[in-house]
Amino acid sequence: MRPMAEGYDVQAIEARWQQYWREHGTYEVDNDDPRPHWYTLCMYPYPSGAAHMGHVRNYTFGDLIVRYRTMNGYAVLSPMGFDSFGLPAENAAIKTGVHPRTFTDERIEQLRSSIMRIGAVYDWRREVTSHSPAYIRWTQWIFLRFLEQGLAYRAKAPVNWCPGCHTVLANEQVLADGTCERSGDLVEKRDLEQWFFKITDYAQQLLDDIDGLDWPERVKVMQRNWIGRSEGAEFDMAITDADGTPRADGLSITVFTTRPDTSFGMTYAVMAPEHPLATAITTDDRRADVEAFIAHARATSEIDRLSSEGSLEKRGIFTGAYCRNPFTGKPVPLYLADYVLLGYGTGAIMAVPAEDQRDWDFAQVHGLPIVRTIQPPEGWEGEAYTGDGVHINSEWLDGLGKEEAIAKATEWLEASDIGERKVNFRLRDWLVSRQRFWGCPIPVVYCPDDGIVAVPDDQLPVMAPDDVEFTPSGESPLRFHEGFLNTTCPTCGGPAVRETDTMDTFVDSSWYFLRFCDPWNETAPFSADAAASWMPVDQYIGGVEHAILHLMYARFFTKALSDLGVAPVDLREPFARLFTQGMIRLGGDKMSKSKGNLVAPESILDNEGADALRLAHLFVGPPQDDVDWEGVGLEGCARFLQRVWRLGTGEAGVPAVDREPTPPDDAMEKATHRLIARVTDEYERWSYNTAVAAFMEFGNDLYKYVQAEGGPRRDTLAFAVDTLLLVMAPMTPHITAELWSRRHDGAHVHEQAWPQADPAKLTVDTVTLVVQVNGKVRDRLEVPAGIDAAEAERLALASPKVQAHLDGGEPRKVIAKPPKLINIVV
RNA sequence: GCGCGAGUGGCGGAAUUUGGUAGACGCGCAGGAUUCAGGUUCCUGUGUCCGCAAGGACGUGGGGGUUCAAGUCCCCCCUCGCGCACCA
Repeated sequence: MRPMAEGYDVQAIEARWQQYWREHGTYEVDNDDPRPHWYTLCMYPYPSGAAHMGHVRNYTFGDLIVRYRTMNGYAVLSPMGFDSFGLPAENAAIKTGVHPRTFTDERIEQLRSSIMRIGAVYDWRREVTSHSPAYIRWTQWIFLRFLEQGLAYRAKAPVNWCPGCHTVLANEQVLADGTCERSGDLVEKRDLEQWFFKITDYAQQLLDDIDGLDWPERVKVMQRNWIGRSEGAEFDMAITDADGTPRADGLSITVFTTRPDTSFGMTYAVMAPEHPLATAITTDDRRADVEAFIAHARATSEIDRLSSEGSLEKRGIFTGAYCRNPFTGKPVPLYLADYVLLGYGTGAIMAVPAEDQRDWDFAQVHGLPIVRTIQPPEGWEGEAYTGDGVHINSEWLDGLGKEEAIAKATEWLEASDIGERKVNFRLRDWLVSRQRFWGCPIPVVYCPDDGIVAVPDDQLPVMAPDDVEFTPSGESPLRFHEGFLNTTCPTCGGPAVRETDTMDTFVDSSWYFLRFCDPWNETAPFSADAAASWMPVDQYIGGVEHAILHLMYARFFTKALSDLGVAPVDLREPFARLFTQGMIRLGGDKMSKSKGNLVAPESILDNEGADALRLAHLFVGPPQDDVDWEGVGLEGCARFLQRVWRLGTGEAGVPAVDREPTPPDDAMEKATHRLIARVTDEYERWSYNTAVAAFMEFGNDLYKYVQAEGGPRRDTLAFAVDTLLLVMAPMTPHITAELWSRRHDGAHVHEQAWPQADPAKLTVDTVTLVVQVNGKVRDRLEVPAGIDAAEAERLALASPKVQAHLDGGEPRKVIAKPPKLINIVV
């Protein structure tokens, strides 16, 4: 497309200003900058090559804030980096033999240059990449501090093993249907020694501190649900035989319940099939069946477990054992069933079919008794009743309501030394081991004599070797690299073997925002002072897909590093304000590589240019909503910029003249002040789509003004055009920089102060009085803004249109809200 | 099933903060001017229905209600999207 406005050479202008911002370090900022500090951050991207529309949208918002805050007098920290470890680079290496570093570095360059092409500005001096030796060094250093504090530990655990990726997955990386989120393979359970971070130590704090965050409510809800706090009680039950005689082996099980008040209604108990005591408690006559059941459960994937609703009897089995209900003193049968999960609570439950629907269903199928302990309301036709009500069949709890009974039952358990009050969290410890090459190596060695030994700080970073071969087996080449594997024990000097696991890439992204504050530091990951001068991030921007994992882990790291004295003591949260942008769709479908419906920003950048692309993203809809690229008004945005160009260069309309202000000049001036007030408000509210509408509206008014007979007044026009350029500068930086520079002897628009509206100029002289009869609009009158109710009523009643509707009658009532509205009730 | 969000012209959306002109702005479409022509640019029109017009009726997913006045508040229902989903 050729430039349609004289001299508006989009490509040349955009390239020129991007170069200018880089060469002048316009958006580089030092930690001791005297202006008030503001930290804006877009989630650092995984380098997947040239930017896609999601990136463009994200960085358009971020860049706009950087420029807007800067014009408002802040020192704005706006860094950029790359989340450069991860599986795709390794998979590519297996396929093509290219080293993951080469592959990754190439893609970083592609992404960096396309980010620059959209005109987004950063303090590139501070760039952080996860795979750089300096970053690896400090990630490992943090790991070792966690290890010292017991926040990192090694444990054997049933882990999610993806046969396709040959690696262990975090629970979060397994989809609800039991498949791997990346390869789609069915995930298996395997017991392996793994590294964990003890995020559960912070469960309560992570939950409590959500309240103080200025985050989208739905993200806060998702985090609360993920932590999943529930209050209840835990108690022991002795294993017995059918008549309640304790067994010779003295075994007992512990159950967790949120409803200890319903204990008198316990008619059986259930353990998870994988429960460690499952075989021990099973009686000999049931052993063969039970072991077959356990084997089947272990071999069955989550997906099958979840989809086996129809065959409930196959999902549980009687063990032959009983356990004594401490409340009644009577034995109840003990089952194994896959609806009880080993990973939650104690992996065993008391079953109360009358007050729990799952227990009800199971009891029905297995012919187990049901005893109500809460009187359901009158006319109750449902099955299990989980609401409040009066306790029955519960001896000393009879007559009490739910809450009272829970309290009394819990007190009794504690007083009798049978159980205790217990808070359970759904949140699990974070499994950070990955059996991959392209990640941050875990800096420990295994010594036959000294066990697990930390690599000393002065030997960091532990770097993976370059001379490795990637095999299609998918296994980490580190496991076969003798030079890497064999080392000496830092404690005894004897031979030792290195850990070959690397860390989950979420570890890297859990502290990069802190490194940005002090990226040159060679004695610490960052100084507490540097972090204190910027943190917490004032505005964090990213996709809602990170609502749980990344944001939870980053919060955990911040708290842990604060407790370790690495981060400032009072820094308890990393991101004060979070904005999550919507997804980009195309014709209703999610726009994604896998759907093959990507619209590449490239061709738009080559034609309409970055300013038009940015403007289109901002105009298409509210930032937090999903947007459909089909509805994007790219044409209209490009057209509007052409109009702005003509206004800015004086091509539009008739030549300006010098004169005393006329009423149209005054109106234009007032409209300019209103523009400032409106757009400022809309920037603060993230209402960018309406801000763009305001520009366009103003542009239309301005066009009419310059084309009017007699021409525009020079000063009025200059003020109007300059103001438009200023308020557009954060959104469309290139065209506004170019025009400002031409109009003001090379001055830079982004170094101007944000314009202020004069309150005196925001008033209007006349307003439209809407005249309604019985609530329906019948006339509109131009009236003085200061009109009173009596005068408004007089004018309204004088209106011929109103008279026609009154039909000679008298109004019964007149509601006057001068100067905007009057309603005549007949 | 539970939780959150949303339903407004042919389309994206505005007005939802304070109940007070529904449809800003843009796309698309139609007509006109400029042009050899296409493109560009400029102007005008554009919710639906009746009407030559003036004007009128209807209209914010559906139904009810409050009010002088409801897209906005209250009750019931429907649809779509997202998240969680055997958590005891």
